[in-house]
Amino acid sequence: MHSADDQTGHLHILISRFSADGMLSHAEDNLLRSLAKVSRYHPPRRDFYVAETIPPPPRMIVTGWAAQYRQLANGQRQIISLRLPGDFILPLNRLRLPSSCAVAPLSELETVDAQPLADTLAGPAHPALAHAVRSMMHLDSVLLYDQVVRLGRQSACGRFAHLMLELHERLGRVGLAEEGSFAMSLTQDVLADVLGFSVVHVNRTIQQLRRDRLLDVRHGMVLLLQRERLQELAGWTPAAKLPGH
Amino acid sequence: MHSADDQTGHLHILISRFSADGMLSHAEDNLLRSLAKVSRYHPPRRDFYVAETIPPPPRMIVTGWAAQYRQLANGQRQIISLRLPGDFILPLNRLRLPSSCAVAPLSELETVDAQPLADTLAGPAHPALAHAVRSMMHLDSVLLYDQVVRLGRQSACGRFAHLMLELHERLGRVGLAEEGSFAMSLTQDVLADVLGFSVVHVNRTIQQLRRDRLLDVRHGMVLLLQRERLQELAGWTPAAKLPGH
DNA sequence: CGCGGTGTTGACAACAGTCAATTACTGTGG
DNA sequence: CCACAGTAATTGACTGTTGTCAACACCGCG
Repeated sequence: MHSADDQTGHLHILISRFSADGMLSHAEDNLLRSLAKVSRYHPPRRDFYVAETIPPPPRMIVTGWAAQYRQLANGQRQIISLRLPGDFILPLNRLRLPSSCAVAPLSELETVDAQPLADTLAGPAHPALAHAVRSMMHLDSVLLYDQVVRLGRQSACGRFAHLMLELHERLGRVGLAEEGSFAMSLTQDVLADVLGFSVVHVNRTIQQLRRDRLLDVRHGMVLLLQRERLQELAGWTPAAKLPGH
Repeated sequence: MHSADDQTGHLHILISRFSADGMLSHAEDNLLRSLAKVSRYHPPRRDFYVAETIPPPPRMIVTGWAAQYRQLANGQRQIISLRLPGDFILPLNRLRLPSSCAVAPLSELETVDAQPLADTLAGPAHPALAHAVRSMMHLDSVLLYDQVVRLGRQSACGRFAHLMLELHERLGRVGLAEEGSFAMSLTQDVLADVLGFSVVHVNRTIQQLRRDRLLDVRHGMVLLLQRERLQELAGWTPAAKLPGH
């Protein structure tokens, strides 16, 4: 689990996420490498609403998926955001404030301590890293806006397509997606809690998209069959095309 | 519009928002007072999706309501978050990143320049203000989580009730709500875009809550008639009771 | 008085949740 | 290799919720 291969895999995720905006100094590069050493493992859980969640200090995922979610009194649950390799989990500010949502692994999960990255925000020592961290936090809030729009204003197929396009882009950013496909091992149960559907309706939505030959989900793989039509259906705008870029 | 009364009103909002967590130093108090001077005015707009929006530099509302929203290709729109007096509008980070949503006034609006407040985050000069700003940013993201949960997992009445309880609490924090009521001058059109409903369904939902004598909306006033039952219906947790506090 | 914006209502169609049963997939032990 | 159990995916029938369309009521204002 902690072989040399894994270590370089971890580094790949970290580097790809942090050097996107510009060059890192030697010191910053070293900081990233030192992080990769302290990776950790979290076992998967089904019915994660009763499972133990990931403990408080901020971490970054290097392998596996997690979910930031809220548990409702009536037993339902809503996933606020899916966390993928290269994403932070738990807020980076050092405030002891109610986060008001929990984080749980959706698969085997490996994380590294992100506190050193959070600390770059405070001082001037690592400007490029600090900038990257800030821009990742910003991207996170934009993803939340997308989630609100999906839940509030999109049709079932549009919602699903939009989520798949988002995951494809996010995974692609860290080298975990092919041209028109990516690996996704979420149960329809979990997808329902992301999209605000019932399990049955998730299934029906997938059938629909399958019939229309727009995308397919099988064997833990998502195939985006007709990118153009999917984007149109979902009202999708690639992050690179957002105003301001 | 810029009388002495307005100035003290502005100060009241600012002080109530920033001194909640602790005492401000003399210098910090002065910084707030200097802000109150540069207030500004934005005219209201209906059909705000085509109206001009508030320009880039970060500001804080001292009077009136605004909406942070996304305009969809098919003409629909989704309000991500309602911005009330004491709230920031536009992100505080100095990054030139795509915000991917616009902000428009929902009423007459007065704002002050929030750049000096954003700048407290960078240096150690105003620790109490910086802490207050950070905690406000954190609160904003928690409100976004609430919005996601509302849209994803709550019934029509629950959604509406939850939003009203949230607005009551947020307005109360800056002294703009009574014991069981507050002033709200949103059209059902706007409420629909917040809640992800059609206008007609917003109306039906209000009728329902009215029939059940849980709350009433009339003459620009929201009356929370039965706090307990509303909270139960909405699965509402007051911010003070969130885990971590 | 007419007008535009807003709130309200009813009829209908489309969408989505629930329940219950069936099928497919996976890993385990014999 | 098969049987088995447990999980996940799928389907149909039914019900309840929500959107759409269209009409009407109400109000403030010129």
